[in-house]
Amino acid sequence: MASQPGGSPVRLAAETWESLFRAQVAVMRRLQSGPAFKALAVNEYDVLFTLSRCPSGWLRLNELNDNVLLSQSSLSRLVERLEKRGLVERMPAPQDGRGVLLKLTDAGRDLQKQIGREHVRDISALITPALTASEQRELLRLTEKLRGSVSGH
Amino acid sequence: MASQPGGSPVRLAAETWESLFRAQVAVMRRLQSGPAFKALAVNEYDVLFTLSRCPSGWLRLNELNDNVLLSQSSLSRLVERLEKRGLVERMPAPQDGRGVLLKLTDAGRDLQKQIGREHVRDISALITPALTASEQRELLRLTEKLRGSVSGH
DNA sequence: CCGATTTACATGCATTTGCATCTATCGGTG
DNA sequence: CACCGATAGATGCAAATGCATGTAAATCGG
Repeated sequence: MASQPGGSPVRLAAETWESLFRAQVAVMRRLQSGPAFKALAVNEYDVLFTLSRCPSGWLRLNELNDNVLLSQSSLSRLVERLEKRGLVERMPAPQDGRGVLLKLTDAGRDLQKQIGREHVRDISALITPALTASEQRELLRLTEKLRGSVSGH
Repeated sequence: MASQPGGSPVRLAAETWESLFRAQVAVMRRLQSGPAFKALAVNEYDVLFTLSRCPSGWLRLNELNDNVLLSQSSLSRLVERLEKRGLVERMPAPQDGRGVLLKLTDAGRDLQKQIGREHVRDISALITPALTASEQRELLRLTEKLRGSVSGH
């Protein structure tokens, strides 16, 4: 069975990651050059998006930080900027005097929705011609499994 | 057969991308916090790595830029730093007076190999427990297909 | 062959990022 | 309760990044 990509498991893993990473770069490059991200950087949009998906509406800063590829201090400042622009609202965490809770303002929710609609169209325009629906489902399954394994410690 | 993730093709594409992106973030976060990237930022290593994979040894700056998620000006300065550290060498492109060719120095090649070895171990430690070999091959195939479709215009 | 447009890369400058560190709170222990 | 280490988040500061623009060389149209 000697697979195509390198005989060793280590090499296979490395090539898999390399390919995943390059695909992400290629897609992201296209997405962030689109008009959807004129108003907001990708990382900033990502924060609004994550907040919009949060059931309670409120999210802790440190939980947010798990989703985003940013240092804690950079996220702290990014949120500060979003607050200055009136897109998010801060609140001291009720149970934990150290913590900060975040929530979208109405303006933030509107902007997220607006950018989100355009963003989703851009994504679809890139992904749909590239992979069949069943390939997309498989890619979704594999990346979810990978993420679960990696971040679930 | 109304698939699991959202009925619409647009929604499936969006969820697939979201999952791919989050998986990339989760893995990258782990990788870049490891000791392998004490000496060199990930983007800097990536440039050395790409150069090390180049058959002729020499690579144009603009070709490099396709692989990396960096603006042209940032890459220009990143390369400038690498040159100052003696890791890469520049040369005016022979056929094109505007172009610049890049090559690893011996020191650059050594450093890439050293970091690369550690990096590959880290990758394997994350990927191998997460996905079976055949899942990795499938993920490799799908991401290659995606990348080909997206960057091949 | 000449002027106009495009491409490749560099650079000035403002913004963003990360590291190290600081403050404040939380949790556990004696 | 008083202490000590760990955790959440903010901040000073240097470094990295991106945007707009500059320069030079290639390419195109007539």
